[in-house]
Amino acid sequence: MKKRSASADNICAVAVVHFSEHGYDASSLSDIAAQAGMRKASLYSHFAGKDALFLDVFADALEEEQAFMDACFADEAALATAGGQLAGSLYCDRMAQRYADSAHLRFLLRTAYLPPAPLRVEVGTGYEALLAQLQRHYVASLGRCAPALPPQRIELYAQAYLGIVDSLHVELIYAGGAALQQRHAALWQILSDSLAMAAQPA
Amino acid sequence: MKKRSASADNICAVAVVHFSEHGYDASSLSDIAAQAGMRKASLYSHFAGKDALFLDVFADALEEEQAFMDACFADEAALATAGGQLAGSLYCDRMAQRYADSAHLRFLLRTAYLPPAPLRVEVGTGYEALLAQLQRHYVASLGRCAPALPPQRIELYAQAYLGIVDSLHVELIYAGGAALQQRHAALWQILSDSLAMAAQPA
Amino acid sequence: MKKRSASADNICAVAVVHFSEHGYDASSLSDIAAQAGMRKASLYSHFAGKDALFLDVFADALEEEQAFMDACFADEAALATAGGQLAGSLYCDRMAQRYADSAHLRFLLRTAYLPPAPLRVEVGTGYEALLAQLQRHYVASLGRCAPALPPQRIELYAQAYLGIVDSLHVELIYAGGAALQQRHAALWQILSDSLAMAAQPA
Amino acid sequence: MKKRSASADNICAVAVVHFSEHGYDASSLSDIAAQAGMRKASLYSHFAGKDALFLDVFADALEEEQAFMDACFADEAALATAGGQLAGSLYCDRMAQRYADSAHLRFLLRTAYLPPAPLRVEVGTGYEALLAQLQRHYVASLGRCAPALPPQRIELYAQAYLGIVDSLHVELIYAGGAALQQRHAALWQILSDSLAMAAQPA
DNA sequence: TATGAATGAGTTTTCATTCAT
DNA sequence: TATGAATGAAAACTCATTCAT
Repeated sequence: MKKRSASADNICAVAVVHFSEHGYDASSLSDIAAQAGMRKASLYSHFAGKDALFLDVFADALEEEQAFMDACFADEAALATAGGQLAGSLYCDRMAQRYADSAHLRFLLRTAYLPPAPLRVEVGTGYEALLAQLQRHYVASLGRCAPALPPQRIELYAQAYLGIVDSLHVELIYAGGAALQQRHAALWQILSDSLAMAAQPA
Repeated sequence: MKKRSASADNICAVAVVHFSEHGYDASSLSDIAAQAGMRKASLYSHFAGKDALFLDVFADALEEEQAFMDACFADEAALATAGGQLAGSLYCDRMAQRYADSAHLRFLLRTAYLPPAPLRVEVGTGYEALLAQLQRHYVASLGRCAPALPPQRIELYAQAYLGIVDSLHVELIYAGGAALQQRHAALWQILSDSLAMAAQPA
Repeated sequence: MKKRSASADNICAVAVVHFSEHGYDASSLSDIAAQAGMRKASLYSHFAGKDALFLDVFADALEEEQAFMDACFADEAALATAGGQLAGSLYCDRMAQRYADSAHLRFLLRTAYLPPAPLRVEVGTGYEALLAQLQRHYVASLGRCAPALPPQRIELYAQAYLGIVDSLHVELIYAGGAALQQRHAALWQILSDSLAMAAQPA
Repeated sequence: MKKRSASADNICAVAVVHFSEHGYDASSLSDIAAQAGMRKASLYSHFAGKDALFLDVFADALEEEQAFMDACFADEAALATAGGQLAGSLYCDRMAQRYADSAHLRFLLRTAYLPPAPLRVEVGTGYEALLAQLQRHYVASLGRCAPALPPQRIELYAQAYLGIVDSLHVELIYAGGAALQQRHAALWQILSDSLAMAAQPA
């Protein structure tokens, strides 16, 4: 998966921070190179150009955040012996910390919502795959937590869950998570209310 | 409110489209000027610089979208004689069409989530005011639709509503509204489920 | 014909020398700007880019050298009262001096023979028009000097004349005219021998 | 003569095509290396630098085209038993095909007329030697075909012949040989007319 | 012999801004 | 109010060359 040189990895590590903070257009290769401890021209020994670097960073971000997502749902499945847990909750619970820790996540959200025009297609394709994976995870988890739900309702809750995730993302992007707790609690409340209601169709 | 000349208004009308499509960094004053039928230097007869133009456009967008929001909630209040309506639904219902019609809304969402670094403060302040107004509208409407709710719950639903609005915004920004209907339905469903549950504390 | 500003004219005057000495690829806009008394970026107030500047200079060269050519043949026609003159001789006689005097001619020959790859078509089209005009001039002059020649022979001498002109051009380009006199004399001798022979078919 | 390694020969073979098509300035060592199946840096294991490579290719071209020239005149001498042939005709007859076949000839003509500025002297010296050899060949052949010509006239025809050769070269360079036949026929006609006239001084 | 990495100098081009007119 | 001209700064990128491996 990672056949890059140490220098290239270092460049990517620097670049993901730059891109996540300034975006594609406002990031300069000079700055990235300087921060990576080399001259601007040296970048071209490792990447064909700005786009190629950006797409490499994007691929890294997809891989890393997919791994994080997978780990969250794996942990959730493992911890669910007690069973009281709500489907998808662990991923949401860890999101704020993850956002603070991972430049890849910060980069990914910024890039997915407002991709640089020339790379719109590649970015869209990649991010959609991540969302599809999230949806699969949630459906699987929901099937475990609430086995009695009809397929139609499962689909509905999956849509709602993805919507809630996006909503939390926005809070992170916009306010850096200042009011994340409240929004998280509120959305989670209405989701669990609805699930509780669906569980007892009496 | 509008003390600008006709030329300045025209420039703003062109600029809002440019900024909404390319963002601050990738928009060039040359292009804006050309599309406004003048030379780049002439812009400086109307605006102090790129930032000033951007902030003027931003103020326009706030004003326009606040007016739209006010109208939605006014209409909702007027139509609510029957009473079946859920609080804040009209605003959400009209959102997709508004996004298609109003470059100001497209500009506003892009700018609010990922503002140009030097203008982060101004943008944040302005957009938060808009959100606060939205929250007030919703609380008022909810108070009318469900007068029995305790204040704590009202606050919770307000948070959830704002979160839902952001989630729909993301769909519009990200996918242009392709899957907006499903997300809208799903989130609205869990919200109304929760409200229904809260209404009958039996 | 010349709607350019004084600065633009000056830039072209500088550029034609640069291009004629170093060719398209080895000419730098920095150098041209410096020699024109301005900064590099200022060139773009006058020309859309390197190609546009080059094509403007090329158009100038075509115009100037066509005018020179026209003048030569006009003078020849005027001086031909005595009649001893050979068709097209004045243009060839003046060529060496012209090459020394006119950067446009030096530019033109270099460009016509080895145009920059991206502009091959434009250059080819323009230069062919100049050659066609030269051919017309020569045919007209030959018709005056040797009215009895059959059309087939006129065509043949026109081809030979153009070939001789190119041969002299090569001498100018290659050696700067060092051995021009000898070549000129030799080619002119065989041309006049052939014409003399054709004149007396006895 | 050829003390180069197989790799170096391969590089030269690639380079001569590049240089003949794009010229010195617009040829990049990267491209040449890639087309030779190696990396740019590897070229420096074979050549001291771009100039050295260019001069090596130039030496190749001189050698090859001199051999071709020698062969043409040797064949002409061998075939001339009948005697009707005009001096130097075989070389001219074969020129178009040679130009199509030999990248070395295409390279040589381009380089001889417009050499890269830093190598002007070396190129000039080498090419002049080739021309001198051509002149010797022609003089020898002319002495065989027309033994009665006075030395003065021989010199004149030699100049004319070199001039005609250059003129055909220009046609090849400029138009790729499109109208070569006509020019060839025309110049050859006036040359043979003049020779015929000189042969019968009656 | 071959190469990955690095680099200084250079390229064309774009941009926001200023200023005299 | 509008603009042509100019410009400093910066952009992405290319190139020939060097060097350790």
